[in-house]
Amino acid sequence: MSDEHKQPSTISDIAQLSGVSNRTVSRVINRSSKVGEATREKVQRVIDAQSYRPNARARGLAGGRSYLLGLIYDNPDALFIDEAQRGVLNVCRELGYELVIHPCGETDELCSEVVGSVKRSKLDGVIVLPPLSEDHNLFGALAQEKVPYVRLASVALDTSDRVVVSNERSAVAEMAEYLVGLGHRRIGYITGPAGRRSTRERLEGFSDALERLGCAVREEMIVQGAYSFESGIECARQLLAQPEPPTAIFASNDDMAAGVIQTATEMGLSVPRDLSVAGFDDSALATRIRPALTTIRRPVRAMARLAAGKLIAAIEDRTHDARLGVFLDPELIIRASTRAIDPAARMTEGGARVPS
Amino acid sequence: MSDEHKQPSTISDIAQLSGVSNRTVSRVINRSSKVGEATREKVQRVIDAQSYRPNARARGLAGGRSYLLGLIYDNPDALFIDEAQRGVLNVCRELGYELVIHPCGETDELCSEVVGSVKRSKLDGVIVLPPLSEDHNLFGALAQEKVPYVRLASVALDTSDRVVVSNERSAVAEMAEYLVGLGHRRIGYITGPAGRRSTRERLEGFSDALERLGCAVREEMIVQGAYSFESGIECARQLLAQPEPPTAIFASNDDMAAGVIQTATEMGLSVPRDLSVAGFDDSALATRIRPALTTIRRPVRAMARLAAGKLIAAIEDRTHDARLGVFLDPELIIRASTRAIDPAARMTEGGARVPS
DNA sequence: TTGTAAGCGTTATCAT
DNA sequence: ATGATAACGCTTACAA
Repeated sequence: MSDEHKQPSTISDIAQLSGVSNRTVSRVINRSSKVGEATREKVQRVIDAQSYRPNARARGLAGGRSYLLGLIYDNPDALFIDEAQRGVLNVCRELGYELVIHPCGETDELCSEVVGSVKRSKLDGVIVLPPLSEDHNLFGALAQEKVPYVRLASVALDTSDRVVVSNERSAVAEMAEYLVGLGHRRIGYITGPAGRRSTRERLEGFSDALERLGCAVREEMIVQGAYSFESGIECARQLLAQPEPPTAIFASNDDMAAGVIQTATEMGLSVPRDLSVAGFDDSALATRIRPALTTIRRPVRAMARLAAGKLIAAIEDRTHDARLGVFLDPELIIRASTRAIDPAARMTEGGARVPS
Repeated sequence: MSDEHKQPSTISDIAQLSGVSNRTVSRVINRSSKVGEATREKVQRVIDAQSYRPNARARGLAGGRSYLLGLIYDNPDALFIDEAQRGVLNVCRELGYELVIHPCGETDELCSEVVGSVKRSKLDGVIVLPPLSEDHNLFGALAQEKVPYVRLASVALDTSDRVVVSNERSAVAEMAEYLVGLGHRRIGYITGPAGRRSTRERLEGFSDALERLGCAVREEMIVQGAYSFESGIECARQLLAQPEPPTAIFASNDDMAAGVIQTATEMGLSVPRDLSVAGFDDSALATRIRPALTTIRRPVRAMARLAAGKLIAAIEDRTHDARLGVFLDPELIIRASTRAIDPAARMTEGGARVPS
């Protein structure tokens, strides 16, 4: 008899079925406050019964919006991207938005091109992933063009900054405490490429913590890497060739840490017996090399979810929800590549080991 | 004076400026054949001058299409996904489509849910990635619901199958030839999980080639893995514990190959001196473990590009472009984990080595 | 609180 | 080959 299972029901169908006007159904859909409670419930029931879903195209056309969010990134770390995508999608689905992805590393696109592309695609807003998210030019341009955006980053710039922050400073501080607690005093540090904000945050967080713990931070224990496996190898060589080599090395990402382990092993050092090694990222690599890597994991998916929520709040003009930055703490993950320092080894300055 | 740099020009603006009707501009945009050459050029010039871009929402609403393509996958391999996304996007941008991603591994969604979601989002078509793409139920349901789709897969089912195939059979055959050419005769094989199409394709391709080369394929040289690092470890133990252990092991993905190297090293075997190891995928891991992994790389991005092209052709009803399957050949990548068999070692059955 | 009617920018129908 | 005009499904002044 009834044909309530027809696929493409429209707002008018719902209006007729619930005995109200299109306008009222629209109000219910858009959570307008100006609807009587009784009416709202009645209409909502019909909507549910028909499993009606408003047509995003029509909504976009009429309302001047697209219900499309963009995810912008140049990050080469596929795992990070994947996590971020899934996090954003969770929220998108819930709130009726679609996610459009916008990788832009390879073509070396300029900010203006990114912004232009966003406007052409009529995206309602964008989420920017690191390290691109740390580029002032880009989010400056977005702000200027009034494109709503939220960044994922390692630090907030000011109170007006729309950003979800993973508190990397405190995370690396925790790592420093952990290593010192293990008895390490000569700790090598491999930085990321110069000029990146996260490079600075991680280094400062680490060395500040070291100082607080009463460990002098020696210049020669800090070498600059490039977040690549090869640079990890190179930096490890430098670090381990010193007269007083470190007993532990913290590489500021996992790729470099893998390079360190590789080099140490080649030099005849056993990890973690002779050298503790830790990384940052908890990448796929971390559990697939031996020893498995002690590292730091950012709550990427949770960050992405929060970012999406904030972004949509901003778009829908619930500015109070969107205003401030959000801060999340990364997690220290202890695996097999770090270990308490061997007192015997320590006395021999990292040279030939005396059996304990 | 002139305001030709206004952002939101519409089809009517273009029509006025070029002195034709909206309909004609629409025809030009949509490459309709029924437009005079002179008119077409005139209109096109105005379009270019204004850098006019049709509003996808309006187009979708009027034309019953969304200009949205979906990418569906459950693949946990983030690198594969990333490559596929970039490939599809290349084409999307060129042809005016947006890409919406649809990961669906974790929630264990049923086919019906995937199909439902696609219809709700009004996607014009979808591209399905392996291993989900090998699920008959899914693409059966898509076909039944008339959702245009293209799969990326390891084999084509029949001539009506819309699929872009990486010819894994021939790739693993090449690997077999390579290993045999290196002098290996006892070659271990670690499969993927049972029931997956790619598991079968790779195994059959490999063992068929071995037979062609006159190498008896021994049952005990084939063990079943699960595409995980841990399963690689387990399978390597089995393989290497045999009275006549293999001199080479081909694991049907890189994660497992990494596990094999790990196990071999722990057992005191040197790779590749005592054991050659090869994988499949050319994952991020392949160049970040030592020795670097000999492996097989599928042309994922190219496959994705072709798939997107085929899909759009199907959507736009250029059926002749969309009909047949496309076949691409993966590439054998030789790195440091494989080496010619040591004749001396071979005589000692993999036991203590005689210096050569 | 609720309804009426006019668009939003494009494509589709049917003339011419 | 080209042009007027009515959809497409929804939002939003403006009215009631």
